[in-house]
Amino acid sequence: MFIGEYQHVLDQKKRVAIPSKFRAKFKKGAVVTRGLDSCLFIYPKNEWEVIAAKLGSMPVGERGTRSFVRLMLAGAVDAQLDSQGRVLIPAYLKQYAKLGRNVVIAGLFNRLEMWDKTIWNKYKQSAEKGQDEIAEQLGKLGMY
Amino acid sequence: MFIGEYQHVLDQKKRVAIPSKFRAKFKKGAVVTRGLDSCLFIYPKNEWEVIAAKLGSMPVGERGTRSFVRLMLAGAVDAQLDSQGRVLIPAYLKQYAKLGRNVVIAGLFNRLEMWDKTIWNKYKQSAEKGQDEIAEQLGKLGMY
DNA sequence: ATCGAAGTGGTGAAAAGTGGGGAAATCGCG
DNA sequence: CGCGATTTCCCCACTTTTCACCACTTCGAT
Repeated sequence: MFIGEYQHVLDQKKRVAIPSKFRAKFKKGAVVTRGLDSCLFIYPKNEWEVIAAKLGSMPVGERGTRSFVRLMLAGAVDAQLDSQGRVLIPAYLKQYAKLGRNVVIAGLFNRLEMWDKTIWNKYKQSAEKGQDEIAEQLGKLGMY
Repeated sequence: MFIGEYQHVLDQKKRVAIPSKFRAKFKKGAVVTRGLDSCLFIYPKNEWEVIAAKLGSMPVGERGTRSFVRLMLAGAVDAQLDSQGRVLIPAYLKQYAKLGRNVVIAGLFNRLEMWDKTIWNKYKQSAEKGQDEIAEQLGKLGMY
């Protein structure tokens, strides 16, 4: 399971290190694709298979669904980790997520998300504002 | 079950000792997450698994839910107790909870909470007075 | 006073993150 | 097609952080 927040760097050659704790899960390869809210999703290969299957079986009738499926599938790229545990981010994905030099990698259960640091901080900040709503959600989970 | 209040220290290397009474419960590891009102929650690994499973199965389609899940999962960290029974607090969580050198660890049923000592005292004080203006009070101090 | 357990501080080895060189592969354009 | 230019990929090297120990101190109980 992926959790946590990691500060990494996207270097001139567009490489980013995957947090070492998680590298084992990517032995069979990774799939990078467009995510929601200007970030990138990174799935382990086998997880991706499941997601892709679900996406493929979604009803194509609805406009919103259709564009969502296109976003995910068409943007997907296979990637291998290099010997240092890094992946290469294609130019169009870098652009999509507006990634600068400093990026944040977040663990989200079955996937990783890659954010530009500045965008991530803003996102987090606005999310933290809704404390009451958070409390409510926590209650539903039986966390207190 | 966790109860009681303990005074500990967050050292330069960002380590905090877990009260020794509780260490047995954390043999399989601990998970530290963002809590409410600038504190951190610390769950035994197995308690966390339950929560994480729920979080992981929440719909990503909804905007509010998405940000909530991101906050909780990305804010969480796996931690192992070192041989002295201490956990390492990542920089971003330290910052989130505004932890200084002196921290308070409080037992709350199925989890521990970690507070900055000063904030904890303020919180308790105003809670005892029955004033529900805690947020405002802390806000004045820039502690929210 | 002594012993043991708990809390705190510090050191050194190992691992993680980052940068860069150069070969191989790919692309673009005449 | 051919050739140069760019990108991708595989190493190697440097720096910083992390982690596993060891050591000291305090405090309470015997």
